[in-house]
Amino acid sequence: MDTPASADREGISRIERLCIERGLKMTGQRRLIARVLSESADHPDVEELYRRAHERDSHISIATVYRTVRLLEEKGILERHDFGGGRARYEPTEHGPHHHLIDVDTGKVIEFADERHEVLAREIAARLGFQLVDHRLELFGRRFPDPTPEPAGGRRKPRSGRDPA
Amino acid sequence: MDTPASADREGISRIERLCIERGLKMTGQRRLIARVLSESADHPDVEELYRRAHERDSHISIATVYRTVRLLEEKGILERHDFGGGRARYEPTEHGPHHHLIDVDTGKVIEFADERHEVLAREIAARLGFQLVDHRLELFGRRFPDPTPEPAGGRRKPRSGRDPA
DNA sequence: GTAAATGCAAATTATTTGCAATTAG
DNA sequence: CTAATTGCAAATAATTTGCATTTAC
Repeated sequence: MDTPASADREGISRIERLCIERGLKMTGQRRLIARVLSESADHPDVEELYRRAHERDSHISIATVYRTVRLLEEKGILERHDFGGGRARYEPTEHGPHHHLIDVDTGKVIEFADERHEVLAREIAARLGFQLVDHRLELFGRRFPDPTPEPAGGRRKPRSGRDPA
Repeated sequence: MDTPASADREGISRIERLCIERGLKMTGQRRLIARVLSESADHPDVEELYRRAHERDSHISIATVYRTVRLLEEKGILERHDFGGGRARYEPTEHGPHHHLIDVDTGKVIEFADERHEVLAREIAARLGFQLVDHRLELFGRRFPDPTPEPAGGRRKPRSGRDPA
């Protein structure tokens, strides 16, 4: 785990710097969203980002959050994920190629990288006659040791929206 | 490639048989959806299923298609996938564990299986302290040899809905 | 000053649901 | 006959957008 690296002591956040580098106009709400993102170590969805931003400055609308994450995704600053559950979730692009393991009991997302897998993915694509453009690997797992048969209030399928597989 | 196996000459379809086995009430629309699914070799979304069914019998509503795919998914007869693009896509559960390669130029989905990957996935999960419950691997690729720089009308990002990664 | 960003509410898109009418078993 | 299924239209849920107003550069 590395420090979520909020901001330079109290200066501009990492994401804000990236925005500036790409020539984005920095409004107050943009700066706030950038800061919230920079301080996030998880993979929040838009509602969650809005909640975190809104509690610091109520002068922000959820439409702006939607517009901002989309803009940042287009600029390559954010990555959009769909882990099932019906909402897109975001994380700053920064780590090298990596994948996700979703804890089916808690919904927590763990990142990992595995070079053997990268090689294998390229090889499989090649064997099928394709050049690999991108790929994603998502593992759904349960912590060892396996808890009691019924985890007493375990995760109920988010019956709204799409499911992982 | 195996024959999409529509129906026994003109009898009941493979999916219909599965429905009966699980004790589902077989209405005309259910039977029709089952047949359409049995004849599909691709991964259609609900709208597409509705289109295929509706052109054979207009006495069917899209709500019924939604209800039916959900039911069949719950019964383990269908699998739901999200390949990005905002709509869930379905395929009959029948093949063993397999994954998908999406042709980024055509949207076509190719299935494959790779035992080395299955082993690796389990191993990665174990290393992280998890027992693998499920996983998905999706490759996005472009056919060899790489076509002209701009594939002349190549795939435009389905800007509505969620994206693969 | 000017093009871009914002807020708000209305519009879209995919999917679900209430309810009265129909139908399989 | 009776509970399950269907159609239709209205309801949700997530996300986008039109437009008048504000604001960064």
